[in-house]
Amino acid sequence: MIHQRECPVETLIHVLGGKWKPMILWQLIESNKRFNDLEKLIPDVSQKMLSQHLRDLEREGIVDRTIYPTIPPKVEYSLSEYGKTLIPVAEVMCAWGENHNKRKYKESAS
Amino acid sequence: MIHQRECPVETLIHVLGGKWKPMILWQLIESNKRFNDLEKLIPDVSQKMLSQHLRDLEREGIVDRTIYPTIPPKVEYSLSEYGKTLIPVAEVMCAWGENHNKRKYKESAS
DNA sequence: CAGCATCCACTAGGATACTG
DNA sequence: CAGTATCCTAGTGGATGCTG
Repeated sequence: MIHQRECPVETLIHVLGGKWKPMILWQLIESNKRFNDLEKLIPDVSQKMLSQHLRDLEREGIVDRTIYPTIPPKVEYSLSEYGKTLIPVAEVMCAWGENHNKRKYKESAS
Repeated sequence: MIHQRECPVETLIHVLGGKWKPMILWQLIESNKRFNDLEKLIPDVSQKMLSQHLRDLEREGIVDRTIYPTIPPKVEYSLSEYGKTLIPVAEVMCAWGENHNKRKYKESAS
C-alpha cells in the first residue's frame, strides 16, 4: 500500500520543499508572527519568496493568515491545527538530517 | 536545539528531493535492482535522470552499486545498511502525504 | 546492458522598484 | 506595514543520439 507509484512522499516534499519553508515552519511553531517579524528572523529571505511561500503554506492549509484592518495594516501568520500535524513529521526528518550532516562531516574529516 | 536556522530538514529534502528519488527508494527497499529493471519499473524516468539520481544516492551513502564485470555488463543497485535508516523516515513522510492528498481531494469535492 | 554527452524548456529563486 | 510587479539567472529535468 505504501510502495505504490506516485508516492505521497513527493507530496510532503512539495509542501515543505521551498527553500525557506522549513524555517518558516519552525518560526511559526514557536509563536505567531507578522510578515515583518519573519523577514527579520530569516534575514536572507526575499520579500517575494517569503510572500510566495506563505501563500503556498496557506493554500495547503498549514498556515492561517489573520488580517487586522488597521492603519498601518497588521497581518498575523500562525500554524493551523492541521499544520501542527506536520510537527512530528518535521522532527523525524530533522533528526535524520542532523545525523546525516554529522556523518558527512566525519567522512570528510577522515 | 531543533528549531535552529539551517534546519536539517533541508538536508533530508535535498537527499530525497529529486523527482524520481522516492520511487527509486521504494523499488530498492523491495529488492536489489539492475539499471534496466529500474527503467522498466519507473516507466517515465529518462536514462539521464535515473543515472544522475542513482549517483546522487550513491554519493550520500544511501545506495550501493555493485558491478559484475561480465559481458554484457551487469550492475546491481541495492539499499545500503545506512540507507535502511531512511525507511522509517520515508514511511512517516508517506503517511502524512497520503493523508494530505485525501484531505485535498475531499475539499475539492465539497 | 548500462550508461554519457549534448542541447533545450521550464521553474525556482534573487534583485530591484513600486503601492494601498 | 505588508505586500505586488518586473526582470534576470542558475539549476532541474526532458529528448535525442552515441559508446564500451
